[in-house]
Amino acid sequence: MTKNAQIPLSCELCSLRDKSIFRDLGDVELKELSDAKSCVYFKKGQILMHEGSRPNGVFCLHHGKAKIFRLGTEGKEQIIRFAKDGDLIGYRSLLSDENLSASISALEDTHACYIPKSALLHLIETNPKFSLNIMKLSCHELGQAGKIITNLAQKSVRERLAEILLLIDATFGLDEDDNLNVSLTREEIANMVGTATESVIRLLSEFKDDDLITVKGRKIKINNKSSLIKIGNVYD
Amino acid sequence: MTKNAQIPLSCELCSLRDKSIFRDLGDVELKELSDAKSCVYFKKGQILMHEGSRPNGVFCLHHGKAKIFRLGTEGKEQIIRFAKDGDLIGYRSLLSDENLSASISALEDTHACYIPKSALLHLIETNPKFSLNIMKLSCHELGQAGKIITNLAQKSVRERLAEILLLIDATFGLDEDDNLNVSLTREEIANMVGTATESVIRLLSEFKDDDLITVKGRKIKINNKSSLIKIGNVYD
DNA sequence: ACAATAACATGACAAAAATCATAAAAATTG
DNA sequence: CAATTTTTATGATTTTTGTCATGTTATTGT
Repeated sequence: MTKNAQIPLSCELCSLRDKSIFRDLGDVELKELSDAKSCVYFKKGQILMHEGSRPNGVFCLHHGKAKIFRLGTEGKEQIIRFAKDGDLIGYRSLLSDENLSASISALEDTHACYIPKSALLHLIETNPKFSLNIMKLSCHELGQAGKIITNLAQKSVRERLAEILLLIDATFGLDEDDNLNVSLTREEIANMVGTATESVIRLLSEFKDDDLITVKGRKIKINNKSSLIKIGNVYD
Repeated sequence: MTKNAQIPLSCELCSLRDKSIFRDLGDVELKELSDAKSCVYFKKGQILMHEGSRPNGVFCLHHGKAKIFRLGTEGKEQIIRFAKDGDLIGYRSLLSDENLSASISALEDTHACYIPKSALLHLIETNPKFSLNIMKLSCHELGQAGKIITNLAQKSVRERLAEILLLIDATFGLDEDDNLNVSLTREEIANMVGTATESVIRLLSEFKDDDLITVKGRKIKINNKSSLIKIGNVYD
């Protein structure tokens, strides 16, 4: 990772702050955070953190996208979740005092802020509201994880793929041509759905034949969201 | 739920305290907690909390066992995790300020303490160490959830069943005859593994034929833990 | 731009797991 | 304790999904 590449932005001026975990910090705290953090840059494909390691801080994504994934028994990636601008990543193992349970890699060139453990813990210890926000975040993710577990256990690959397309839409939104605003290989989609790459390829073709989506390479456009909702049995 | 049935124990005298989330409370805090909580009793099969609802407190299990589960699309239970003596349950939705993402039911007659939301939040706001313990708990569970997700996505039913038997062992331990110390139907095991009841029945018979386990009704004894570890590809 | 590499696509087949059917055994309850 | 319901067991079959093979098309790096 490259230190201090671009974004010389201070946390005080960060446009993402209101939507981030740091939304409730006071001026002094923001200044301290700004002084403690460093700006880092990752090229597409680079690893931000490595499963099993013990990082000494967390990242807050400033501009970019990342995947959080675990390696299964046969060395196959299982993508647990995605991260987008403003998201805090790596906090889980830091707070549970465990090795990292997953790796993080950049889905595209990504600017992030690295926040040392000490700065994060200081905030937690001194700012109850921040502390509560962290709890809210981890507890929310825990609820999401329960939903994913249930889907993996009970839904078909077809249902899960439909749901994942909707999740990608909800997470990253659309680009200027209304395509899903992230470039994922079929293999990465499969690693999120929890299936074989070939199955994703086949099912995407089916969805395309049924005009549910338009596919041009890695650009995917959702034409019929309500049908995908039905196919995926998505109720929320 | 029946109020004040048995266990008139105060938190100060609770033998489970040292292993519970309340391990770091001071004397005054313990007294306040003790005054705020109520003792409740559930018969086997009773629901402690209902998915979708908004409880106004949490439970700490005093003596008993519970399953935490979600209902999937076809109304099938997916067991997310088990709870045993000393475990705190229901805190997730309370802290994330969401509806309950799962139901909780008693696997056997269970004594629990009901702790009002206000008492829990008061502790969080005033005791940073307690607050950190809660974070540690939710973050640890989040890591576990990631592992479960990866297993469901990548392991075979056979592998998952082997792993679940070991998980039950690790969670509930053994009874006086060295059987797994919990009574689960084959269907419940299937709802944990994420498969059909018949598949669990067949695989348990196979494990029995291979002398990995001994089965007498719902009593299951693990004869060969290391083989189960191998079959389940369990590396931790 | 071009070669090398990685990703995509599709068919054929195999394996895993679900479903359906039926019977026997247990557990529960009036 | 007899009756009813639930659970367990097993076989037969279907469905779903994964794997392997092969060719094509995109990407990437020099």
